[in-house]
Amino acid sequence: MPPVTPPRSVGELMQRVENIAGLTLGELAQQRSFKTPQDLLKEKGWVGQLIEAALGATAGSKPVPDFEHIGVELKTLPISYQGKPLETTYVSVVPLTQLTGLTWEASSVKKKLAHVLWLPILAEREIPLIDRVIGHGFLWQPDAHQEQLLRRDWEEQIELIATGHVEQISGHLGEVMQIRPKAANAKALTDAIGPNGKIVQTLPRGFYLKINFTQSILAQEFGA
DNA sequence: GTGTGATCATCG
DNA sequence: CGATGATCACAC
Repeated sequence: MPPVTPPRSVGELMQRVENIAGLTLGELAQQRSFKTPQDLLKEKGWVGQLIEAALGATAGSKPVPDFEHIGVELKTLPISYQGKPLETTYVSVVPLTQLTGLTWEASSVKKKLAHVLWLPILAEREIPLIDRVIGHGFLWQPDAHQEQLLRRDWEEQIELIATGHVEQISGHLGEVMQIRPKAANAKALTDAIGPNGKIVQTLPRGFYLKINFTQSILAQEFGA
């Protein structure tokens, strides 16, 4: 199988999405000559990278949409037998400094979630990686209510960080979107605003969509 | 270290 | 057993 070129249109992308629906990860990996690990213990991003390759996403770790030309972001979504998301969904890095004047409208979260291609993968842990089944991907854009929820969580938590309370942030905050560590390990540190406006060192963090939120997106698409 | 792709693993 | 905190690989 030759390398997949970037899709020229949303229609072309969605045609490819339909073409891989129902395939197992093993089948797709074989088509694409992807080396398949036994499990994801040491290659947690493997599924996402395989799907990217199959759909013609712009490779690499650049901070741009996966399908840059058509402005679409790809998110694989591991789901249970019941169709419920099994994991939270990583969105983007949380800015911890230079927050003055930063608005929701200009935020990385709003940009990242503006146009998402969700691709559910039946990924119960008891299912061997190669036997996990690719579902029917679909396009999503947050409606007014969803955006309001996201915006509220973003503003509340960014406000805490901007006022020097980054250490008060935990995964318990946020109704639909939380902040959790996003680092190589606990020794990785980065700058953040401290209690007196001084720069302090803290763990890098990321925004994650909570399971209930992505579950509601699935329900909206496929029916409760 | 930062940002891409995420899931692992432990704790309540 | 679900959710939070921790972690893995790779490019640069």
